[in-house]
Amino acid sequence: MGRSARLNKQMRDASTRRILKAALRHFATHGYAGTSVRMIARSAGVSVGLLYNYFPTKADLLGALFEESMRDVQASFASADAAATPSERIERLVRSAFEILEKNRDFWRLSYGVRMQPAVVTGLGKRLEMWTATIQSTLGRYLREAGSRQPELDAALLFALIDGVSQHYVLDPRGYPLAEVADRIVALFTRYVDSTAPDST
Amino acid sequence: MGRSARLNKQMRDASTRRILKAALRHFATHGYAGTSVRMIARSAGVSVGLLYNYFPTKADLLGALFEESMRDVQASFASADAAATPSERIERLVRSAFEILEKNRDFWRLSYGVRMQPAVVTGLGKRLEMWTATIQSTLGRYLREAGSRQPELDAALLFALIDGVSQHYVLDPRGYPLAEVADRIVALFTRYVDSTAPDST
Amino acid sequence: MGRSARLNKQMRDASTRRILKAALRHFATHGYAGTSVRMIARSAGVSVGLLYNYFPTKADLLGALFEESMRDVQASFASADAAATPSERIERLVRSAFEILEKNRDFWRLSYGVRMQPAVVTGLGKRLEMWTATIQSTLGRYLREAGSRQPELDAALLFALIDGVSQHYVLDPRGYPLAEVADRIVALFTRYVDSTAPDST
Amino acid sequence: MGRSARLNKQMRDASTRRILKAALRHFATHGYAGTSVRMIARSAGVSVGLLYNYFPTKADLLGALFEESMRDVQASFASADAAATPSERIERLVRSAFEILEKNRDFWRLSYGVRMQPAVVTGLGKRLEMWTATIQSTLGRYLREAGSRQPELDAALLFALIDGVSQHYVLDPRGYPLAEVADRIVALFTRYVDSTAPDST
DNA sequence: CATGAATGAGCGTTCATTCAT
DNA sequence: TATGAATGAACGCTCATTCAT
Repeated sequence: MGRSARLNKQMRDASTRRILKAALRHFATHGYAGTSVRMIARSAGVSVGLLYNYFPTKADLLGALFEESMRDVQASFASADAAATPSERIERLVRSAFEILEKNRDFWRLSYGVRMQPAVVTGLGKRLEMWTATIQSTLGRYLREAGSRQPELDAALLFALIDGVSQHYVLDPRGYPLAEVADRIVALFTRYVDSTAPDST
Repeated sequence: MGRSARLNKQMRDASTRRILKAALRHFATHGYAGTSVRMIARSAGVSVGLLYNYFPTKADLLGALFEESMRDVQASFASADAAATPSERIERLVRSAFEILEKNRDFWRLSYGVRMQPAVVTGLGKRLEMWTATIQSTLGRYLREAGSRQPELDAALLFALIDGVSQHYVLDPRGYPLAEVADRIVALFTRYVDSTAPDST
Repeated sequence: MGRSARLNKQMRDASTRRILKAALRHFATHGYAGTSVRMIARSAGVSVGLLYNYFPTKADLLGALFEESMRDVQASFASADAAATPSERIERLVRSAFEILEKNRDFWRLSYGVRMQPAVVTGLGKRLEMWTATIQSTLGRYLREAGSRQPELDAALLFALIDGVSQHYVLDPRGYPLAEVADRIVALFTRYVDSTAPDST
Repeated sequence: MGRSARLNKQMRDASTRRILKAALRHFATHGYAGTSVRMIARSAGVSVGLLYNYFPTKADLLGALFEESMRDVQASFASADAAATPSERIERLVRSAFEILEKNRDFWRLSYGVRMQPAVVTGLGKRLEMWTATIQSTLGRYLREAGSRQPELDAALLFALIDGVSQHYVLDPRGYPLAEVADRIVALFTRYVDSTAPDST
């Protein structure tokens, strides 16, 4: 009857994990196009053939990595949504964005490196577009609830700010004042309620 | 310089321009890795051999494109520097950033697509780092002069904001409210003097 | 033979049959080289490992299919041999050739597709050569008995005719007048008896 | 201005010829699927890259070989068409079929090896089908003109006979009595004129 | 200055086969 | 007996780069 189903699953999972880990590391370091499937397989300590047993194409590797991380982001959103006040929702969102970023720097480096390359993003494309649209509209809703007079515009700004900071951080994390920046952003975008000048200290 | 020498130079310049134009178009559309030197040569209407006479490697093409655009940015900085008040310097800088962006969308698309890939950026790397460092410190100086109490932090924020907006715009320019965003950014970062709430309309 | 041994044999036979059936279908449809062992195993509902238990190499699958069909042909020959007159022997041979063809189109499609590729036919080669030699000499004998003045030459012609018709039929059976063709061939090659030499110069 | 156009053409033609020659040899010997592009390039004494300069895909190599040989066949047909009497037309056709066969055994071996593999023949397919249809209908016309009472059926027979003989010859030319077979076929299919119906029932 | 024929390492992918369980 | 995870050589093809002319 072959190996036990449990053992098979264990072997499969172990290999899959190592492959994904190696793929992420290389994609983040050398970019998607600059990484060969051979490099990934060698780093993961498996044969090319086995890699292709689990991921039918190189693009599927990328897809799996995105799938994984989108779950993280979705969880953050859900948690932010549960907060009591509008301001808190915004704060949680911003803070968790940077937490996710720090926790998974390699993935975000990869993500930002790949986003501009339409050929690579094909297939990923639809999901990515929906993703950013969701983020933008959620931000808009939170900001309107928090008293913003131009929630759409503010959402665009906030989103761009988070994205820009994330990229700068990911490009060269050494010495980047991520915590202070986060505080400042939170302050800037949660002060609508008490009509205080948001950028004054 | 004899007549034929001058003619030669003219031809060389014309070819160079055509090559760079074709390179930019393809790099922006298909990415750096996704563009072959052959494609560029054909689009430019020259032979591969000639292209290699002018640009010894594919990376040199990329380098030349960056060189060109850095000159643009430097010019903007110089012009901003000439403004009368600190606030005006900031305003000019922000506005010219977005002007440059609109004028040369292809380049910025390419730039953001390539920035995360160290292998590609090798050689470019040093210059790019210096570039961003200069921008950051100039922004810091302006902001300090404009009354910011945390000019370094504000510079990081402003830089990230400009970069983030630029990328979102370049990813999908249709319907992006670039002008309003610019106004808002200018307002946000030039209000230190009169202590007015920066996000009120 | 104990009960479980018999059961084992039954299972083995059932698997073997399913594997061969699947192999034939795929070989005929996609060609020998275009069919992977995996595809066959999946179609047969067995694991690759089990398939390799029964057929040590891919070529052995092909070999087994040929073996099977050679038995068919041999049976036809034996039956033809039992006929009363030379003409009847020839008629039976021709008719059964086309019966076998219609009954097992997939196999003959495969056979004609593979015949010209020595690398594929290695190992098969010797047996195939002997096979055709036997057919040719049997045909020759029948024709001599039936009164042909050049039995070897006529055998070559008859063999070529059967083979050519078979291939044309198998290439595109729709609308091929197989029955009429058979009648005509029989007529052509059984008229020696009445000593009218329709084909003599 | 680069090499002279003439020299370039010479180089290109020389390489192309060597590549096609090597391709034909290998395809005929090991089959289409069994031949790797590397093998062809090595045999031709060129690099893989150069081969792909001239033949964008492996299938194009096959296509070029077919193109070449179809021209031969078409020429034969034209020449047969010019004959004075129906019988002569048939005779010329049959004889030239076998002449072409002897002159280019490798190609015909390849052709028969490939005909049954739909995947390979894709693209070739349409042309091949038209080709055989043309042959069949031309044969039919000739036979009707020559007095056949069932020209379509006779055409099918004659075509199958030529094809069958060709394949047997090509499979193992040593000792195959091609000349005698040709004579016999000509005799069989040109006797309609004297209104002795040798094949009528 | 200008051409394009020529190179060959490397890419993503497939697949017959092996073997621990 | 039966499984499917694992291997790695080979495939078709691409492409940055060189060089004789």
